[in-house]
Amino acid sequence: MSRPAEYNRDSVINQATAVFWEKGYGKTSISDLVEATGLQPGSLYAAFGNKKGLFLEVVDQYNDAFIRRLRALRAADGAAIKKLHGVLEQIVEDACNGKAKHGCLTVNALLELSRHDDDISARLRGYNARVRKAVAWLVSDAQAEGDVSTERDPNEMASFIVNNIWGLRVMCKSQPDRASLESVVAGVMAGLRH
Amino acid sequence: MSRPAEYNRDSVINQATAVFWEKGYGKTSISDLVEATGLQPGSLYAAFGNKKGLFLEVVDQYNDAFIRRLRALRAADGAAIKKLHGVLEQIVEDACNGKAKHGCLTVNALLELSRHDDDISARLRGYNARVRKAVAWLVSDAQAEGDVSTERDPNEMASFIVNNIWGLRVMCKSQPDRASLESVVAGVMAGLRH
DNA sequence: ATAGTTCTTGAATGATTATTCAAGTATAAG
DNA sequence: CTTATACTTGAATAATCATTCAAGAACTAT
Repeated sequence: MSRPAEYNRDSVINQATAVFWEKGYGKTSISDLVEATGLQPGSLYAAFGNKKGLFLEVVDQYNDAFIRRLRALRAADGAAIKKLHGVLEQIVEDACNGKAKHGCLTVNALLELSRHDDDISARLRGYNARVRKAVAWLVSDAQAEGDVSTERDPNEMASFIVNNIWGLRVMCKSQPDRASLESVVAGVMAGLRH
Repeated sequence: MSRPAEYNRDSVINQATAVFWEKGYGKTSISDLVEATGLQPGSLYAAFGNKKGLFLEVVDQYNDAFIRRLRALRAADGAAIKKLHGVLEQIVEDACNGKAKHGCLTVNALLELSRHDDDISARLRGYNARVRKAVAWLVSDAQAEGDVSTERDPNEMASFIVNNIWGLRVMCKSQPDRASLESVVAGVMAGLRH
C-alpha cells in the first residue's frame, strides 16, 4: 500500500538517546540528530513531530528501563536490603568507572527543562512517583525481613532513598572520589536501619 | 581623568543572578540581561568580558553567600545537631513556599554546563569541596556534643549530608509534597545518629 | 503496468543568538 | 576651554537554530 520506512524506530530512539544524554536537550541540534540517526530532518519530523516529541520518547524509554530494572529486582532471589544496597552500589560504580559521567538523563532533563516546559515536568513528576513506588516495595520487603526499621512508613523511607539516588546522580557530575560516594551509601543504610 | 561608570557592579550582578536563576544559562539571552540590568550590550561586555564571565561572577557570589551562612552558623549559639537540622529544614521550607521553585543556581549550572565547560565545572567542584568542609565542621561539633555517632569520619558524614542537600534541591523542582521532604530530613537525622 | 500511498531528501525560511564597534557623551586634569 | 580618557549606545554582523515543504523515490494492491 505504501513505501516502507527504512529506519527502525527503536534504534533511532536509542541513537538519539546517546546524543541527548551527552549534550543535553538545548545543546542538541537537529543537525546532531540527523548525523546520529541517519534520518533527514523531514523524516525525523514526520516520525516524531518535532524535537520535543523525539525527546519525550527518549525520556520515556530511558525511564521505563530503570523502573523495569527495579521491578525485576523485586522478583529476584535474595534479601531485599541487599537489593537496595546493590542499587546504590551500582550507581556508585557507574560514577567511578566513568559510565555515568553524563549523569542521569532524567535528572538532567528535569533541571534543564522543568522551568520552561510543563509537558516535560509533568512527565518527570509521574516518573519520580513510579520510582518511589518501586523502591517502597523493596523497603516493605526489607522491613518484613527484619533488616529495616519499621518505625517509619515504607513510602517515606523510599523518599529518603530516592533523594539520595538523585543526589548521587548530581554528585557524579563533579568527578568525586569513591570514598565520598561510599560514605553516602553507608549513611543511607544507617538511616534505614534506625 | 575619565567618565565614571553609571552602574553599580554588585547590583548588576544581583540583577543578573535573578535572570540566570530563573531561566538557566542557556536560555538567558543578552537581551534578557540588557533588560534586567539596564546596561547595553557594549557596557556588559566591557565590564564582564562576555556572557560566561558575567555568569561566573554570579555563581561565585551565590556560592560565597551560602558558604558564609554555613560558617556563621557554626559561630552561633546552640547545639550543632540543631544547626544541621535547621539547614535541612530551611531547604524544605523554601521548597514548600515556592521560594526554591527554580532550584539551586549551582546545581542547575553544574548539570547544565559541566559537560561543555571545564572552567565552570572546576569552579563548581571547588565550591562543593568548601561546602562539604563547612558541613564537616558542624558534624565534628555535633560529635563532640554527643549527638552524632563517632563511628564514622566527619568528612564522610558531611558527604552524606551534602548528597541529601543536593537531592533536595533536585526534588524541589518537581513540586513535591512536604511529607516527602520531611521524611528525607528524618532519614538524614537517623543516619547521623547511628 | 498503473494508481495510490507513504517515505526520503535537503535546500529554504525566518527567527534568534552572542558579540563587535564606530560614534556619541560625560568627566577630570591642565 | 582643550584634551585625554573612559563609559554608553545600539545598530550591524555572522552564525546557528528548529521547522517546513515541494519534489523525487519505493513499495503494495489492483
